[in-house]
Amino acid sequence: MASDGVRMTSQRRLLLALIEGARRPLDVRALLELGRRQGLALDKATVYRTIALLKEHGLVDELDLLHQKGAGHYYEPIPDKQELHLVCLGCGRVVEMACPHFEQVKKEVRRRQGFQVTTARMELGGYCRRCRR
Amino acid sequence: MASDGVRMTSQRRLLLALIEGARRPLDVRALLELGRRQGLALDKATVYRTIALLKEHGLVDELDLLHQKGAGHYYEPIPDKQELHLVCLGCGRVVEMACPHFEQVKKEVRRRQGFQVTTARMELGGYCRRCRR
DNA sequence: GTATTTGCAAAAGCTTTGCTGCAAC
DNA sequence: GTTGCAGCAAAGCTTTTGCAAATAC
Repeated sequence: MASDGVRMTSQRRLLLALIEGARRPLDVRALLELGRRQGLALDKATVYRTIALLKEHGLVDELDLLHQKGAGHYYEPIPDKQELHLVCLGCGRVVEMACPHFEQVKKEVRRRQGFQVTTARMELGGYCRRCRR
Repeated sequence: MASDGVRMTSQRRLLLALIEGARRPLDVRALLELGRRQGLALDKATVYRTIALLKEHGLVDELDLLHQKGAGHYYEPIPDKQELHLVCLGCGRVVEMACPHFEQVKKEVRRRQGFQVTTARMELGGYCRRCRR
């Protein structure tokens, strides 16, 4: 996986490991901080360049989580099955969940529009159990 | 609709009309240009402030169309039925389509996570009929 | 007359780019 | 040695903010 035609350096390995090891999608700020905590001095240009590379090679997914917490993006490993991202507009927590019916949706998009889906970003805003009244 | 507790001024009316009248989601740049063409000198600060207001009041939806064409956002009226946005990674065209199974997905999210969906952003990237080989 | 909105300019994110030196092969 | 990578600083975009003037009620 870490070698789908991408030449891996220590920085790239670290960044991919951080993204894959995280419990939640990470933004560039978080990646920089975590990297420094591991003793590796990362530059933001390197982080952006690495993310672009990993995206191109299908190793990470980009989200914006409805911009609940600002204008930036968040990165996570590509999951086995397409996921929904549930962003709680109350507390800001993000929950992930396998997307039911995704395969059927994809099929219908193909059938009705002749459109072949290769990537999907599905973010739902609302209120989690705790934040509902 | 234009008065769900939002005080409407001529600028707000124009912006809402532009968004509602457009065939495709518009970004801030396009709104500024269209507004000026209508003879109304708009400032970008006003556009951003108005969009924020319209979003809060549930009058417009925000998309990023997978950032195919840059870093900005796109705005469209809230549709009657939840839509999918199909972004062609070949030619950049955006097609909208009613989201099949959306109601079931919402129900399952509610059942499995206790999460109540109020807004959704669903953007699929891929290749349209023309761009497929 | 008071409250809200607008325009302008400046500032604040986030992301990209040019370039130089460094590391890998 | 050649090729590609990393660091640094600067620039580019999008978006937000402060404040004074204009507008709405």
